[in-house]
Amino acid sequence: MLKLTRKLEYALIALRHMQDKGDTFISAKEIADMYLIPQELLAKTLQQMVKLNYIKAAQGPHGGYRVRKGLTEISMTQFMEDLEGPIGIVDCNINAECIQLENCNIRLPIKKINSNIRAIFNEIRVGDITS
Amino acid sequence: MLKLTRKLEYALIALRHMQDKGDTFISAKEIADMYLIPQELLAKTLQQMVKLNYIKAAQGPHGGYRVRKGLTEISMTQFMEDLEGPIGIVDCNINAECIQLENCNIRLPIKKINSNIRAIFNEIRVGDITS
DNA sequence: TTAAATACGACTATTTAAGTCGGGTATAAC
DNA sequence: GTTATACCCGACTTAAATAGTCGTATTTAA
Repeated sequence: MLKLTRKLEYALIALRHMQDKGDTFISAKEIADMYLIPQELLAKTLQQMVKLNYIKAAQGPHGGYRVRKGLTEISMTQFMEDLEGPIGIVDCNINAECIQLENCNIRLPIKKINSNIRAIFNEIRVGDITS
Repeated sequence: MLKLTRKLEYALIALRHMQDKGDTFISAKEIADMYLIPQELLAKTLQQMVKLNYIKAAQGPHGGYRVRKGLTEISMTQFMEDLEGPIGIVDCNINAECIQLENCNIRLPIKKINSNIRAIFNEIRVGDITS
């Protein structure tokens, strides 16, 4: 209940590691080995972040990834939702297709809690975790 | 990601319904029918809450459940953890058995976020949702 | 040309959550 | 005391989401 995904954890670990290394390109393998993360899985996550323009990739030997400037300013809400889709502690906050809906007697208070949680992640920037 | 379980939703819906009905005993069936919740699943959840002394059960015809006084004062953290176990956005906040552990470079900031989330639920009482 | 790396989609496995079933007990009403 | 209604409880099954793997292609430095 209320868990972050591993993908997100791996992404943050990788970002922090890359950030520590400055401008040099770091391979997925290096990170996977260091933090005991399944390499293929990490690689896919890094590729996703390339598409999101969070990081830059370089192919070929001595290739790898490095963090783009500005990433650290992005809110965790955006980061998480870019990687994993919308945050919602219950489904009706996301897709509104709930058989209870009309009858639901806890909808409003739950909605409020949901926005409290979003607020937490809005106030945290990726850089707060990775640097 | 970051979802509440259905069990918790069902529990809260049921509690609110029972609270609306005051001191009379309400059957699992009545609630299940009204909110389109699988009856067996709801029943199990209600039974769990009986054991936790959150509600009182009465057997036999016209039996059912009613809310115990004082439940509304309990924090959502306690309520959720009683029903579903410890809140932890990552596993190492719960069982500490993580192969990364020593190397993990994001442990502290994640831990902080976790306590922020707990804080939200600490400040909410069950009664804030069910009444 | 080779080796090291990313790119990408399909696939499989694992875990967790969700839901079902069967048999038991209590009790009110008749 | 029989019946019907409802709680009690554990075992089981199913479904969904997450996690991880594999194969093949492409890029590029040495």
